[in-house]
Amino acid sequence: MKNNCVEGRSEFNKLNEFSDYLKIIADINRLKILCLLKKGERCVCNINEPLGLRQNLTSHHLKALRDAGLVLTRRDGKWVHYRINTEKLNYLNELYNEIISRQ
Amino acid sequence: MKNNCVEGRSEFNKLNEFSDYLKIIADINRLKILCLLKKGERCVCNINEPLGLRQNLTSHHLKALRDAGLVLTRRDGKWVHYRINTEKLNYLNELYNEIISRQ
DNA sequence: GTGAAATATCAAGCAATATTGATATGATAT
DNA sequence: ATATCATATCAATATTGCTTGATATTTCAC
Repeated sequence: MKNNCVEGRSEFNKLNEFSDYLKIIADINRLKILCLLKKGERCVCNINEPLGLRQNLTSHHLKALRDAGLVLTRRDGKWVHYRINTEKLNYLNELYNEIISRQ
Repeated sequence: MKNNCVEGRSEFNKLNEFSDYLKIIADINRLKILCLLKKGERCVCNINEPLGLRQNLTSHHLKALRDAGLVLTRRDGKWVHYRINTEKLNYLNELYNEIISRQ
């Protein structure tokens, strides 16, 4: 396996996985949501209200974050609480270092 | 100035700057270009050829990277050599840590 | 100068994605 | 069971940005 970005199946997959991750967090609203969640678990209405986003738009972005595995959910009666998926984020941070930061 | 992601002019600007950066590097072709350039300076034809990209498309993405300040150029006769702007990238890596990685 | 090579620019087409408005689902309280 | 609150889904529109083809610019060799 070549250790560069052009050849090698494994590197190719990593780059695409990383690209998908970046596309998810590049959106300014999703970035704001992630920042809120970094402070702790929150229900949807405690996300859209401070950010000034419509409920359905917030729900839509949360779905994108959830589909990407970046957040986890927990239902509590009428409320659904969202939180950062720390393990996944740690893995993707490592990918960031590997692809962008190092050297 | 509040130290969170919702309020505070400075935090707002940082998030937008960070979002713009992520949008630039999220594109798979620009990501591949950055990976090539991490190995050292390259002229345009030594970028599009290994990546299998058309010349004008490569040029277009290089312009995006240059406009974002992520790469620097040096003309050498008919050739234009591109290289990573290390200072800028270091700054943005720090921003990544600040906004995403830490805690 | 003329021609050729390397790179850049531009406009048009197209695809992906964000946003909106309306509506549906799921849970609780009465 | 009905009403209400919290959240999710869907279809339509709007927007953004990638890609392409054609053409322009810059530099060098002759």
